[in-house]
Amino acid sequence: MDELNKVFENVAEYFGLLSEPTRLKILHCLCRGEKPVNEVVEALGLTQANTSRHLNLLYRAGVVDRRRSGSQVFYRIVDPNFVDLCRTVCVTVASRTSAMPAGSESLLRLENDLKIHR
Amino acid sequence: MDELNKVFENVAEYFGLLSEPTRLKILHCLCRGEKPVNEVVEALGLTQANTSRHLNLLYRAGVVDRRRSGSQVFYRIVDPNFVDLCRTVCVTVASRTSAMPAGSESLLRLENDLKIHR
DNA sequence: AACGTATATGGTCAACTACTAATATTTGTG
DNA sequence: CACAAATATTAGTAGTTGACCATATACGTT
Repeated sequence: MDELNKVFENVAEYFGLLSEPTRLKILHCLCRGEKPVNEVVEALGLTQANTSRHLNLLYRAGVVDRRRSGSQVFYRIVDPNFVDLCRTVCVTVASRTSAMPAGSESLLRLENDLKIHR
Repeated sequence: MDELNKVFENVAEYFGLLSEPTRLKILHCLCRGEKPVNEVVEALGLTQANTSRHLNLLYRAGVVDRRRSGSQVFYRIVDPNFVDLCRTVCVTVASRTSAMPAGSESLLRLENDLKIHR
């Protein structure tokens, strides 16, 4: 029964990957396709070090994959469940913020981005 | 575009609720139906204070609801997306730990529990 | 080899959070 | 009302982590 504990830890760890706004932004940035680190950096206005750390974290967790091309490294989303997860949560969050038309508008945009990459 | 930031924060906050093994255990414990706090406490071997804190957190977030009956308070899962989320992540995690038959066994059990409550 | 660009990493600090112990609040019972 | 049981809350502590700065590594160009 100790294995069930391990399972909960693994699942929690996975959810933890998605529990940071910065990482979600990075993943959203990669939804349309693979991008080199510097593009993510300037697109989101993050520091290079910070972006690299998050991307490495997501890479080691198997959410994204990477390939080297010259001096740059391209990252892309490979986790097949990521899109579903985000859509589900987005809908949930949207339904709670339904009082705010502006918020749900952004959500729909986000959802479309996610669908495109499917 | 600042609203999109808010969206990411909300989504991250939601995922954060599911990024703690203890909370996942509590939610798993509530999958079969509503339970009073003390049952959750002794079923999981947690302290009363800790359990109460987590349950309150989940309540304020709208994941669970509660009703008072006498001196006890019964909690139950109300978030319609919680089951889907957990199943998706469980499958993901299971596919990565597929080398371990014991782990996936526990996962299937967890999955069944989740399905029952649907 | 030397230099510039792109990416990764080490060290440090601040913010956050889960846990525990102690206490408060609510409810039921005598 | 006094007491016990169930739940909630408060304060303090330890562990975790995200961000920043500086630096290291990798690659390409001259």
